[in-house]
Amino acid sequence: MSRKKLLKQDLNFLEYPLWFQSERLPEGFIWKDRDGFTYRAGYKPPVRIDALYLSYFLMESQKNSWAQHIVVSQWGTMKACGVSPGKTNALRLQNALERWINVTLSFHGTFYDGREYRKLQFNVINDWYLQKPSHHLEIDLNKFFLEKVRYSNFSKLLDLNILRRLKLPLAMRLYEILLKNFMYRDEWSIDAHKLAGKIPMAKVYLSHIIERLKKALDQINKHTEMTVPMTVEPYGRGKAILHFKKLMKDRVAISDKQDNDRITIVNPHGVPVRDHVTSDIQELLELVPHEHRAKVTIRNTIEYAHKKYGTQYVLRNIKYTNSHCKKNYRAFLVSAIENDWGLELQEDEEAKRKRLLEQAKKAKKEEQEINKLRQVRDYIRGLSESEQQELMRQAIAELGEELEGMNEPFSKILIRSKMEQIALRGSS
DNA sequence: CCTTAGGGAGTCGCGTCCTA
DNA sequence: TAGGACGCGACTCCCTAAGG
Repeated sequence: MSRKKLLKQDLNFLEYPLWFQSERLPEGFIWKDRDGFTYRAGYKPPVRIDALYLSYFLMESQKNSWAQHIVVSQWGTMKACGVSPGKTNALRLQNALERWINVTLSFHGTFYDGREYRKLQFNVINDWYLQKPSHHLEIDLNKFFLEKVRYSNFSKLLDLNILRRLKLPLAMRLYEILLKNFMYRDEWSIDAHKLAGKIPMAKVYLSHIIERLKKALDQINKHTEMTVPMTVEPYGRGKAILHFKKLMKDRVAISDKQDNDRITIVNPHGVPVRDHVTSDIQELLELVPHEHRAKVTIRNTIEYAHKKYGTQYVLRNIKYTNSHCKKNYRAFLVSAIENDWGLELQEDEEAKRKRLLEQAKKAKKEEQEINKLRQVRDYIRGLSESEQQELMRQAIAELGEELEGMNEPFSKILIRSKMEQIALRGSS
């Protein structure tokens, strides 16, 4: 049994697909789903293998504290995704990057962390290149794409080793959909044609849909942690409701609690840590002041809120309570959670972080400019007498009328600065 | 309108052998 | 160990035609 290769993925990206079944969809393919979500593939649409590669890249990023820039070997990537290394497949891997760089996602409305956007558009990866001597791939993942996953309260830890075993594209796609729909329940029903649209699979008749789904379920039952029997309930010619049930491998129905054990855990920085809900709650409890931590009522409040709202939500409200509550910690915490007072605090913190980041950027830019100026002055100083004379003539010529009627000290400064401008122009 | 069956195009899976 | 070249058979997905 190989070790788990876990990655956090946003469940919205499982329900609404990032990749498609068919290689033969047209280039420039557009997919619209929820209100405000548009998917555009500018090149060939990504398929199963591309989705696996992207999962691997996401995993690598998450392993490196959600790094935007990752370096991977082609050989390692192919191995991790169950592809046998070789030239053809290496080219296919590069083709996968070409596909992802051409995928654009558009949203409007709420994105992550409850922030509202009128319009938000981004790619999955920004750029990539193949290093010459090492044959390593360097990939720059998109910041928004990463953050969407990183700060998601509605997410799951996926195991790349399970995904790669689902060789049937439909099996992998169906597994994604089932994961999402089995998040808080172990029975799920849907109209067959509706499911076909969700996948999406080419518009087909009921018999086609059932036939393919059965094959896909066979693989899911064989290779994943769950067993999913499907019953077909016809309600008219060519129409049926499909009922799915989630069983563990020993065929015992899973209770909600066990199911929730598989909810993604994120630490305060949004990094997945352990795939066990109790450890998550433990981490939240550790944020509670010492004197309240042992109280059963506090623990119950946090457990309930965690189940209902997710880790990030509870986390920010504990932080808020810690900094604002003066007496009756539990009552304050309950109100904070009910009204999500912590959201404001989080937004403030984010604004502060952003401000600091901008200040740092500005300072860096100023420093760079000063450095450049210093270099230019050194350069001018290093010129021969005649070259300096020539530069000065050029500066005076360019200044022209500006110098007329100006006293000497000022004109000297003006000429010197013009000379520096000219030298700078020449160097860049 | 729907099911069943068969075929084409393209992709995948995997083995074998080679190189540095 | 990391990677490359090549080839063949199996498989998937989609399309279409025949038949109910």
